Amino acid sequence: MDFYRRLALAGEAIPFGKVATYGQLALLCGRPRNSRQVGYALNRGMAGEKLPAHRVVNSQGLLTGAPAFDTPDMQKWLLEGEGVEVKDGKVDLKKYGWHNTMEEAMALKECFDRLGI
DNA sequence: CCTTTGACCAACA
DNA sequence: TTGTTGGCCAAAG
Repeated sequence: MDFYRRLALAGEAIPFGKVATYGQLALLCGRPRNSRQVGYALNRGMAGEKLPAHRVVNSQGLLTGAPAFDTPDMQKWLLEGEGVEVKDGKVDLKKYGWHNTMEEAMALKECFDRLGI
């Protein structure tokens, strides 16, 4: 099982205009307790270049990774550019949170199985 | 082998 | 509703 390879795939599945949480991604990768490693991976670009890191926030909707971008408000701009409103450095997860459907979860699992990871 | 360090999180006061 | 606390776990030193 390769956590980081899975993370790359799961991350690419985050829809435009939506955000996912670190814990949620860890869960999709089959490692519910590895939320910290998700942040770690994003910080080092270990999860592939295609992963939209700006769509990842913490469980309270806070843009905790913002300082790691080229400029501190880059993440905010990118999100607003997708129609996601950012208030006080936070997003409303009820509105913009990625509620992954069973189909999406299954598609991911299938993807993992197919790649043997 | 330790020990320290995080883009975390749920529970609790 | 905001702080704090203890738990988490892979990397790096």
